[in-house]
This record gives sequence, C-alpha cells and structure tokens, in this order.
Amino acid sequence: MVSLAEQARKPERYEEILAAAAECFSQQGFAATSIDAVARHLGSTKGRVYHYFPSKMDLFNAVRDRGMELSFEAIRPGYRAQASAVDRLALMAHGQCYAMMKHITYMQVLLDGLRQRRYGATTEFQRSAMKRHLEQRDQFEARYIEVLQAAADEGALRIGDMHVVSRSFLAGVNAPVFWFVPRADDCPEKLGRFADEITQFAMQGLGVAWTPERMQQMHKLRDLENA
Amino acid sequence: MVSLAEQARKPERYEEILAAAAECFSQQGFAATSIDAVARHLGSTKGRVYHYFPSKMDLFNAVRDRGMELSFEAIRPGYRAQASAVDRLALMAHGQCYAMMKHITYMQVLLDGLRQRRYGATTEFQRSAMKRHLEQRDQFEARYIEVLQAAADEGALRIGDMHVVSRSFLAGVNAPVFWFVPRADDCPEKLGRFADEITQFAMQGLGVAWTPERMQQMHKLRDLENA
DNA sequence: TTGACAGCATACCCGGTAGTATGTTCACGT
DNA sequence: ACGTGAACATACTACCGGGTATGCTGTCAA
Repeated sequence: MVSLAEQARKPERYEEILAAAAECFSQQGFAATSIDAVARHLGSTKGRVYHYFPSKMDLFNAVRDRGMELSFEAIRPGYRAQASAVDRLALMAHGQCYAMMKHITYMQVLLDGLRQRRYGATTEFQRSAMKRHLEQRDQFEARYIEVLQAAADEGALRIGDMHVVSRSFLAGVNAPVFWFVPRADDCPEKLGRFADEITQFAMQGLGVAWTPERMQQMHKLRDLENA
Repeated sequence: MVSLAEQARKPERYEEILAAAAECFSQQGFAATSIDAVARHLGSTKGRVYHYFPSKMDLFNAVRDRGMELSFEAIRPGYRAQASAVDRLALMAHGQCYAMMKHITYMQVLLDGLRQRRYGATTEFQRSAMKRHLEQRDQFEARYIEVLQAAADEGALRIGDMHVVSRSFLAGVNAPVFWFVPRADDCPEKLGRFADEITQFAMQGLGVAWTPERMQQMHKLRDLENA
C-alpha cells in the first residue's frame, strides 16, 4: 500500500521518485515507461525505486493519487466559497485550469490512467485500486454537477443534458494538458491569463454572460478564499 | 509504406486488420497492445498481420492516418460551405463531433498518437511519419483557425488569444472520445442530439448567441451540402 | 501438370523489462 | 565494538513480445 511507503524514513526521497515517475509516465505512458527509465531519471538504479514502491503499478497509482489530490485541492476554494453558484463554478474552473498547467505532469498521468479503465485490470488488487480511482473521478465530477445544478436552480443558466454539458465544460477546462508546454518564463500571471481566457470560454459555453466585471468578482472571491 | 500494403490483393482483409488494430490500440494504447492481441481479435495469428503490415508502427500509423482522413472528411462540408463563417464553423464542429462518436476507436487512437510526440521517435523513418502527422494536425487546426478568424472579421465574435480559444473550442468538440460509449441502440438521431448540444456549448463559448433558429439554419446548410 | 506466388500458420530468436535475491555501505543504538 | 536495519547497488531470472525464417495450402496462369 501507499501508506506503507509513505511511512518511509525519507519522505523527500519518496517525493523525488514520485516526481520522476510522473515525468516519465506523462511523456511515454504507463506501458512504455520502464522502471529503469525512472531510475535513470533519478541518477540511480531500480533498487532505489523498488525500495520505496512494491511494484510498477503501485508507483503509477501513487502518482495518479497525487494527481487526484492536486485536482481536489484546485477546485476546493471555489467549491467551498460562500457565493453564487455561478461565481463558485467559475472559481472552480479557474483553479482547476491553473492546476492543469502548474502540475501538468501529474495531470497527464491522470489522463493516461483513464485509458486503463477499458482494459480489464489483471489482479484483484488492481481492480480495487481502479475502482477507488473511478469513485474519486465520479466524486470529482459530482462536485461540478452539484454546482452546475445549483446555478441552474438559481436561474443563472439553462442546461439541456447535464452529462453532456458538464463533460463539455470539463473538457474545455482540462484542455491545457494537451497543448500547454512549460517554459522557463512561466509565471503565475501568464498562467493566470490563460486560465482567465479558458474560464471565460467555459462559462460562456454554459450561456452565462461572462463580463469583465464578473471576472474581477471571481478574482476577488479567490483572494478572499486564499486569505 | 502504407501504399504498398493497400495495393494488396485483398482489401477487405486489410480493412479487417485495420479495424481490429484500431479497437485494440484504442483500448490499451500503442505500447500495451501486442500484435498477437490484434491477431487474436481477428481469430488468426501474427502471420496474417505481418503479411499486410511490415511492422507494428506501420500498422499504428495506418490506423492513425485513417483517423485523420475521417476527421478531414467530417469537417469538409462545413469548411467548404458557402455561408457565413459562423454557420460554417458550427457545421464543422457538428460534423467533427458526430464523427468523434461514430468512429470513436479511430479517434481514440488519434489521441494516443499525439502522446508519442513528446517521446523522441527512434528511427529516422519514424521521425518522418511523425512529422507528416504533426503537419496534418496543424493543417487541421489551421482550418478551424481560418474560419474562426473569418468569423471574427465578420464581427460575429471577439477572440482574445486565438490559440487558447481555438484549442478550447476543439477540446469541447473532441470531448466525446473520453466519455462516449457505443451502445446497441445508437442511431443517427441520438448521436445528432449529442452533437447539437456540444455544438451549442462550443459556439456559445465563442460568445455567439446560439439560438434554435441558428441551429436549424445549420442543419439546413448540412442537408444542402450533403445533397 | 506444374511452377509460382499469394495467403497465411508455426516455430523460433532475441532484446527488453518486471521483479527478486543478494551483496554492500553506513548510520544508529547499546 | 558490534549488531542491526535502512538504503541502496548489482546480478540474475523468467517471461513477454516484436520480428523473422520457414513451412504449408490453395489458386491460377502457362
């Protein structure tokens, strides 16, 4: 289990390996990534990796779980905010979009993990890990649906097929994983502008008139929640 | 080369293998799919597959190319239509969205092909194949950008960062590859309704007031182009 | 009838990789 | 000083999967 590995004496080593694995998995996918490749990335050998993680799949699951944690963290301010559903939704989208770029390696792994859904997991242990992950995915989407529904109930927008709309919305917000390439000159302001633009697109997609005033209001709400 | 294989005596066999490969690749990805698995899917052995395709990579490229053809085909009616840029754009989105569901296996492979972009292709032959594919991707996106720009020039919508907007738009339209699951009761009407909903989301995302009248007009335009 | 070749199946080779078993070093507590 | 276990590296095994070499069968032209 991950918990055992996390109890290891050297948490910074654990984090190192996790980051290296995220990088490798995100670039080549699960199957094409070898443990040796991860080790090379660390300047070490397999021994170190297997000292912290019992198997390749456990390592992958750990990376995926981290990605999930980061995702929930990203939408939390908006989800918990005391505000109109529309503003909460926008803040959720903005936070997630920003996280998509900031933690892009983990997010790309998260995407790859979805592919394994179709392919029947081999061992029983794997099935349970997959099931837990799918539950988390569903819970994540459920939070969006919850706030979307609230916004509809407020009369701020009209929704035809909730599943189609929510997934279109999420697809737009998640889009940066496909095209965003981290650069040396990345700064919070630059990522923020990207997130602004995408948030506007997503909110307008819902039929909300997303004015600059609303955008400013969202930013104020974010600063309030982060304080 | 693909052309050689396509000149083979039995084109229906070629198509069979292509379809089986698309299914396997779409479910497990390139690396995790073995030629044996594709052969099993066909009820045959590796011999048949290697009789039509010189290597696994060539088989994958053939599937990917087919996916590309289908994509271009899907947006052609809208791209070529004699109408306002907004209506053309909507028709492109609708056609692509529909194709996304109808040919989902090929489209999922197309997505997987993008991942290999990061990973340096090994052989020189591979590099050229990858380069060609990336050029096609760019050309595909360029058609959207062209019509988007035309719509902006017409004053129908305002665009901040063209790259961010076009990719958000495409992400929404492509979204069905992630969640759509083919069922026995699928019919053109059902897929059409999904495509309608997603098209509306995408057009609204651009800031266009997407009324039922415009939707009807788009459908008329489609029938006109298909005739 | 008989080569010749398409259209496969079978058998085999071999490189890569997950996982393991075993060493080795060093920091500790006693 | 000494045992002990963490923290690795090294060496090895077993297997899988891409690719090839070869064999078999039907068909068709000459």
